[in-house]
Amino acid sequence: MLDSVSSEPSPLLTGLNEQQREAVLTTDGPVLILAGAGSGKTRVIIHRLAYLVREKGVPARALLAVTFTNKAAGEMKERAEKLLGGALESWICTFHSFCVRLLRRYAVEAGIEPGFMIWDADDQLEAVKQALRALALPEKLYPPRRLLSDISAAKNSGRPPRGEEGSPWQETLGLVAERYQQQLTASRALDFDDLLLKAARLLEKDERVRTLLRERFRYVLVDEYQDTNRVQYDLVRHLVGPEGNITVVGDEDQSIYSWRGADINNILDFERDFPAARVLRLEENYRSSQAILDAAGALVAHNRQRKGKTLRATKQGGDPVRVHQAGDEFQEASWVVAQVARARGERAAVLYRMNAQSRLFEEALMRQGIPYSVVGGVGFYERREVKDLLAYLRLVLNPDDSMALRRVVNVPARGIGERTVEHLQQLAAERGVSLWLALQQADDQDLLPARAALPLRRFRELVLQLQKEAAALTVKGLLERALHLTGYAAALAQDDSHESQDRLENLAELLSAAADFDAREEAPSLAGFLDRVSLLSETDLVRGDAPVVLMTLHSAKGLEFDSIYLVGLEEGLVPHSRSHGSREALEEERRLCYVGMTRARQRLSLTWARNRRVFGQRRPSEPSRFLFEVPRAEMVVSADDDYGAPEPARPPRRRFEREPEVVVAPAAAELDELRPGVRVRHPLFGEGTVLQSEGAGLEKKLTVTFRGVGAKRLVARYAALEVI
DNA sequence: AACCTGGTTATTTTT
DNA sequence: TAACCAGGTT
Repeated sequence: MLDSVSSEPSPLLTGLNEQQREAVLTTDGPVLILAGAGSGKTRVIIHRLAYLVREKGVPARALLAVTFTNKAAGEMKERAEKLLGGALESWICTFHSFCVRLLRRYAVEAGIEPGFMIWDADDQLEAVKQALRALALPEKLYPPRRLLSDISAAKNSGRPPRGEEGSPWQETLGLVAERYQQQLTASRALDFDDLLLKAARLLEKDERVRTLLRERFRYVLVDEYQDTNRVQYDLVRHLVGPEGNITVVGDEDQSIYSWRGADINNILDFERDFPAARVLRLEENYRSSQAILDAAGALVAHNRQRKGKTLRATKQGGDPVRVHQAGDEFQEASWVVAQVARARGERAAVLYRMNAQSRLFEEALMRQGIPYSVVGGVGFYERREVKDLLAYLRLVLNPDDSMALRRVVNVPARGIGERTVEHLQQLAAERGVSLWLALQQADDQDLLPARAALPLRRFRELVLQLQKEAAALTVKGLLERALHLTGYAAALAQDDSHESQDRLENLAELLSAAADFDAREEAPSLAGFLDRVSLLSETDLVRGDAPVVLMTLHSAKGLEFDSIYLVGLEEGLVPHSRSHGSREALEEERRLCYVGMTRARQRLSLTWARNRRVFGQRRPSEPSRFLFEVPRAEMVVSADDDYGAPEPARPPRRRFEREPEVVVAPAAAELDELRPGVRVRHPLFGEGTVLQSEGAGLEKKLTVTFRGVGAKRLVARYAALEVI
C-alpha cells in the first residue's frame, strides 16, 4: 500500500507534512486518524479522496464520506472537486441525509412509508403533549421536554423505551413513548432519531441491502467520529463489515455532544472494536499561535478521558492570552465590543455557553454601529410564518401528517376552533387513523360538528386543490400558489403592523430560497426541498461576511477566527451548573472550553464578570476553575476600572428595538454632511466614502464603501461614523 | 376566537 | 427577567 510513495511522489502529496502524507496514503483496512484542532484535517480528507480516485483507480461512486453538518459536507465536496477538477460522484453527506437517501430508496425493505415526512423538534414536542393529553396525565408532573429527551436518549442508545420497568417515571415514559410512536406511524412520519435507527435496522436485518451497500461503498470515512452515538456506530459497523475499509477521523478532546447521545468511547475504543486498526496522529497545528496552543493544551491536560496528544505550533510567538475580569455582564460586553472596535478588519467571534447570553453583546455592538451576525437562536426556518407555509407543503405531499395539519388547519383563521380540532382528534384516536382521514370520514358520514362543517370541508378542498396543482409547478410556484389560495398572504397584507411586514419579508425570502433550490438542483422536487429544509442546521446558515460573529461554544466547533472572545467564564456557566458533580460531565465542559480556545488564530481573550444576573437576580460569581488551570505565565490580566466599586445604579432596561439609545452617533451637525462623496471613518471598517444616502436625520440610511471591506449599508442612528 | 392577565417557570448545549 | 401557559374576559 505504501509502494506508490517510494516509486513516484504524487502531486497530491505536495505541501503536506509527514503525518498528513501518511494519513493520505493509509487507505485500506480500519484506520483511526486522531486529528488535533487546526491540524489540516479537512485537507487530509480531500487529498485522500483524490488519491483514492486518481492514484488507486477507485471509482468515485465507491467512496462514502459522512460528516455531521451540511456545511462540512458541502465544503469537503467542493474542495475535493476542485482538486480533482471535475464533478465527484462520491456520496459526501451528513449522517442524517445519508439515512434519508437510504430510507427513501429502500423504504419497502425498511418497512416504512416511502413518502415519509420528517418531524422537527416542535412537532416532536407537540406529539408528546398530545400523548400526555390522551393519557390524561398532567404536564406538571410529567414535563414534556424531559419525556421527549428521555425518549430520544433511548432511541439514540438503540433501545426504544418499553413500559415494563419498575419506577412510575419509567412506566409513564413507556406509555408516552408508545403513543408518541403511534402518532408518528399514523402520520407516516419519522423523527430525527428514527432516521438513524431505521437505517441501522435496515442494514442489520436485510442481508440483500447490506451486501448491496457493502459492495458499492468500498471506502467509508466518518468525520467527527468522537461525536457518534450508539446507533451511528451500529450503522457504520453494519455498513462496513469485517473486511471493509473504514477510516474514522476525530479528536477525543473535542467530544462535546454527549447530551445528544454521543459516546466518547466510540473513539477511545476504536482499536478494541477494530483490532487491525492503524492509528495515525495529526499533531501539527497550522491555526493558532504558540501562546494560544500552550494555554489550551494546559487546560485540556487536566482531563483523564483522553488518549493524549500534544499539538505543536507552526506559528511562533503571538499575543499572550488575555484574561479580563469585568464588574458585571454589561461591562463585560462593553469591554469585548471596545476590543473588537479597536481591531479593525479582523474577523472576531464572541463565544458563550448559552444563547441567552447573546443579547447584551448584540446591544453593545448595535450601539457602536458594528455589523455582526448571530448563529443560532431563532433560526429562519423556525419562524412561525415559514413553518406555516412549509406545513402546507407537507400536507400536499402527505396529508396524513397530523402535526402539519393541526398547525395550519385554522391558519389563517377560518372558523375552525380548538374544540373542533379536539373532536376530530378524538375521532382519529378512536379509529386509529390520521387526522386527515378522520376529517374525511367524518365529512362523508356527516359527523362533522355543525358550525365547523363548512370551513372544514373548504379546508379539505383547499389541500386537495393544492395537491392537484402541485405536479405541474416548481417549488416556488407551489409556494406562491399556497400563499394565495390559503389567504395567508392576503391576511398579512391586510394588517400593516410592523410584525406583519416582517413576516411578509420572511416569506419573500422563503420564496427566493425555493427559487434557488429549483434552479440549482438537478431534479428539484417538493420532497427534496422539504428534506433539505428539515436537515438544515443552525451552523449551516452562518453568514460569513460579518466582521463579528456571535455564537455558542457548541456551534463554534470546526470554525476559526482571528480573534476569539470566550465570555462568561464563571462557575455555574462554564462549567455549567448542571455538570457539577460528575467527572465525565466536567471533563466535557473542559473540552467545550478547549474547543472555544482553539478556534483562535491570533488573539484569545477570556472574560468573566464579578457579578451577573441569574434568574433575574443579581448574584456574585466565582471565576471559572478553568481559568486557574491555564498557567499564569500564559496570560495578561486586566480588570474594569471600577473593579471593587459598589454596583452602579442602572437605568431601567429598555428594549433596543423600540427606543434606541444613541451612544456613539454622528454629531447632529454632521448628519446633514453625510452625503454621497463625503469621506468618513468607521471604528471597525476604517476610512470610506459615502456612496448613497436616503432618508433624513437619525433615520438616514447610508451606503458606504470601505477599502478592503466593500460596501456596507448603515443606519445613521447606529453608525459610529466620523466625517473626515 | 381573540385578547388580557396574573402566576409560574425556567436556562445548557442541537444533528 | 422574560417567556409561557392556563384561565378568564370581551
